[in-house]
Amino acid sequence: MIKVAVLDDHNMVLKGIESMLEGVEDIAVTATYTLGKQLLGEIDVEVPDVLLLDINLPDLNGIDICKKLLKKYPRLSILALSNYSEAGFIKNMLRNGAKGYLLKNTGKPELITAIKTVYHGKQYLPLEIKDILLNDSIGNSNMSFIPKLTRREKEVLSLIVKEHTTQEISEKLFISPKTVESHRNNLTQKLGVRNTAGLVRVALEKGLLG
Amino acid sequence: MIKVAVLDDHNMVLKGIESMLEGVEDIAVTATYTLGKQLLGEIDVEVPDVLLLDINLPDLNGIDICKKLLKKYPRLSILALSNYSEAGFIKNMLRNGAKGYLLKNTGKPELITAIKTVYHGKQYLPLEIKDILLNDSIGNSNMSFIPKLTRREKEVLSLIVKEHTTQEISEKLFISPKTVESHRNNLTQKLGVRNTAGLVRVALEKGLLG
DNA sequence: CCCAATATCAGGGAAAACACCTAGAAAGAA
DNA sequence: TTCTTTCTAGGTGTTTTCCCTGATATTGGG
Repeated sequence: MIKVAVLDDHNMVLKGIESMLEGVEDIAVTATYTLGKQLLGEIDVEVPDVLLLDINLPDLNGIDICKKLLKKYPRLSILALSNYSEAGFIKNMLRNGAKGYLLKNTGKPELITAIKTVYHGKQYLPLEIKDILLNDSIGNSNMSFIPKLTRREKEVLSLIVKEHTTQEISEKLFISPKTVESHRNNLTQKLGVRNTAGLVRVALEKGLLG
Repeated sequence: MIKVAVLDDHNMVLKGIESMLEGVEDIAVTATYTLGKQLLGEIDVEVPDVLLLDINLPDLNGIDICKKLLKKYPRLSILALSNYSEAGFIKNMLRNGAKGYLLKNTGKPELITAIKTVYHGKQYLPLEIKDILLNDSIGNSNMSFIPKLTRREKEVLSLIVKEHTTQEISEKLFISPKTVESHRNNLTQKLGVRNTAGLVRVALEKGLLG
């Protein structure tokens, strides 16, 4: 019996996955979480074999969760869940130990196949994802350097991509707007862009967020 | 005490809601309106915490009211009221900032729960609504409506993604900066975003450019 | 031809972002 | 501990975006 846990901030998605896996042989959903912190706090109760991990979370960064979990539970197989189909994004997750990457429109048969595949230690990527990665490596044979961002910078960048203003970000992170501005300036410097539009584009293209 | 205002063109509905909320602890109906314009003109008198907003109005569009109000009062929690149970409709309301969506056959307990929930900043959706959205996302999921943009809008959007300012775009296209602004406004309307960051994100996510 | 959608342009004001600058506190690594 | 990086934050001013109102061509389809 494969023990599967799911983390997704949309209850709808949780329910959807649960119902898809209900009654499936050899698979049991043992836990669901809607917040990253909740997962980190409760996963010790019963460590699953496979974790379906949504990347776009309100509280924590999906990639960081991925890293943290694998350090503690090296045998855990993580399947990334996302709507994003940008190559940089996918690569980043795989670089950080995810065994597979599923788009959220995945159907029941593929979901089951993916879980069983990664449970046996192999990598599972849908054909569409493989195509995306393939086309990406054809177009950009140069490994466009990935700038190193600090934890805080990633947080700020993530909120910018989610359309929050400097003011709003400062309130969310409990820091001064001026500090957020500093981070913005550093980000535009590091990423070599001119404005907010550039920040968002590079963040999505290079997969700098979780 | 949660201040609640109601906008609905059917007086019966207004009365019904008022009576359901009468005597309820922590909740007070501070105003009722039967027309959208009436609400926009009078809401400044006493801004409520929660607004029950009927979508099918004779004079104005519910979605536009929603956007307009949230721009002016970001802390206002809006609960959409409707008989309409179409997924696209519901999504559109939620995309435009509504905290919840109630069908008009909602009973007293659920109404109270919904008001208190959205008052605390959380989202409230009845089970039926969740089912509708779930079934919709199983069928369509990722493909969530691709807005149709005009040729010019795509040109402008493309240049925005490339980090050009309004001024620069106007020079490239040989048109006035004011025209570019118009296109920007139309784009943010059509794509349901708040700012440049949102334009870039949606453009990349939905692949709206060549 | 008529109508709807599209594209064009303006003014004025508010909000947000950007560009410089400086600089101390906190946290981590050597 | 010392050194470095990161995080924090302020000042001052400019540029850009955003918002609201309006208007006038142009275009394409019915």
